[in-house]
This record gives sequence, C-alpha cells and structure tokens, in this order.
Amino acid sequence: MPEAASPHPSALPIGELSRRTGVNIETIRYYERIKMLPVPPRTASGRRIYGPSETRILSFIRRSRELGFTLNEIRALLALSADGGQGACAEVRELAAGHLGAVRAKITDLRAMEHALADAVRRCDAGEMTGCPIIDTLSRAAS
Amino acid sequence: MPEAASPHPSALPIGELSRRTGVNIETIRYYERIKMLPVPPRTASGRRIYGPSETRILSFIRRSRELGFTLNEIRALLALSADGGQGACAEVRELAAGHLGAVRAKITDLRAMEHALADAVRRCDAGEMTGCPIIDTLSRAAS
DNA sequence: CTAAATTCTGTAGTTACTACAGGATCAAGG
DNA sequence: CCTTGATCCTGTAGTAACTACAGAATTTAG
Repeated sequence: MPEAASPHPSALPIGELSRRTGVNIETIRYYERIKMLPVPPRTASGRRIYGPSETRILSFIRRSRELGFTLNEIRALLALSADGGQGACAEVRELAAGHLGAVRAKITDLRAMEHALADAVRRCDAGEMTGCPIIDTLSRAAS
Repeated sequence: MPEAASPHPSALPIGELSRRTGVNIETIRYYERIKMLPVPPRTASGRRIYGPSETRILSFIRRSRELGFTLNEIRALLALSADGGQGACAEVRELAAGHLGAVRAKITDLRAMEHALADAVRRCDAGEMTGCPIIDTLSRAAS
C-alpha cells in the first residue's frame, strides 16, 4: 500500500472552498473568527479541511449577503434553518419580509437621489451658468 | 462701555453649527480631523468658533452625503467649487454624472434583490413546505 | 531537489462615523 | 460668590464587513 487516500471523499482545502463559493480566503478565516462558520478540523500540519456542509453554509451566507442581509441577520437565519422546527419558517419569513421592506425603502431613497442628480446634471447641460448648478443644488438644505 | 459685543455678528459655537446643519458634533470634529473642514479659530478658552462659510461647507457636505457621494468625492467637489474656474463646472458635471450612473446601477441591483426576496416570501406564503422555501432560495448559488 | 503555490497566524488598514471617559468652562439662578 | 447643569475639550476605542499585508511553514509540480 503506497499512501492512504484522502480520509474523506469531498474534503476541501480553504482555497478550493473559496473557489467553489466565491468567498475570498481571508473572508472565510474572518467568518471563522467571528463564529459565522464552525471551526473546521485540521490536517496534521494545521491546515483547515472543509466538507460539503461548510460549502452549503458558506454559499448560504454569500447569497444572503448579496441580498443585503447583515451578518447578524444571517446568523439568525442560520440558527433558524438549523432548528428547522415548525415555527422556524414563519420566523424566517418575518426576517425576509422585514428585509424586503428595508430594500424597498432604500430603492425609494435612491430614486430620489437619482432625480436630484439627474436634474442637477440636466441643468448643467442646459447651461445655467449662474455659478455651477450642481454645486448650487448640493449647497441647498436637505429634504 | 460695558463689554464688547461678539467680535463677529454670526459666530457660532459647535453645538449651534450642529443644530443648524443637522450634522452631529462628533462628526464635525471628525471632519476637522480628516480635513474636510478648515481648522476654525478658537476662543481664549479653546472653543471652536464657526462662521457662515463653515455653515455653507458643512451643509454642502451633508447634502452630498445624503446623495451618496463618498467623502473623497466630496473633497473633489469642494476643491472644484473653491476653484470656480470655467473647467470646474464641467468636471463637477462629470463627477455627478458618474455618480448618477452608480446610483442607477445600485437601483438595478436592489430591484433584483427585491424580486428575489418577494418571490421567496410569496412561495413561503403559498405554503411550499418542502423545508423552508426562503432558506432554499438563499442556499442556491448566486446570480 | 528546488521553486512555486498554498496555507498559516497575527496585526493593521479601510469608510464614515459614534461613543465614551475624564476634565475644563460657561451661563443662570439664588 | 457659589453651585448646578449645559456645553465644550481631547483622546481613545468601538462599529460593520472586510481587505491587505508580513513572515513563516508546508505542499505540490516539474
């Protein structure tokens, strides 16, 4: 017998996990430090070994971050998904619905910004040369 | 003659400036530290005294922040508005137009988030009880 | 066997603030 | 004149969510 095959079929080093999930290596270690990820086993030399479960959790975190959840919200979502009980789904729904509201509010804000900016640029293009119209816009008191 | 009137008609202490501009006192001092605001004169006892010019600059900063400009972008805008030359307005226009593009991109992103979240919540309400549909959505790979 | 790639730990930087702690000073009332 | 409460001062440290090293060890490929 030459050497033992890898002890687990789908054991990944941190670089592979990073490639598969699209999460930066430093970020993975950071997530471990702040307990977003479980502490993984290590090789004899101290390197982290990940399995499919970590891949799933990390993908979940990434997707949730893309949808704008904070790490704390994701922590709550993870706890709920681990729980899996009857009430969990309803609670998850509440978190998601609340977040949806926040997203919609942000879109409204950004649209107001969009209009103010577009307006300023338009006035600039129209050649209103009493000073700079954009500077003037920005100098006015807030909404 | 009793006492001299205030040396300048519109000299404000930091608290007044904060009230008028809606910018938090600690933030004003922070802006001074990072050179977003000029170093103001002080009273004999060391308190900052502000005039109308600082009020204008600070309002400008606040409004610009509300429109989503970063402090570095605002620094550029301030330099341009101080310059005031012919080319300045065109440069300001470029900054604003670029920022407008970024805002529009962000709105597009958020709308995608909105749809994904609304969809997840809707599926949850529809009672698709193969696990939690929201958790499932979040577990899927990113767009 | 060597050189390149990967991983490790630990620390510090980023952005834009906010939150103290521990003093000093100011304005008003008694 | 003295006290009380409001305001102000400096300086440091914390927040969110990462990113970017430095310097060492280990693994893998040729």
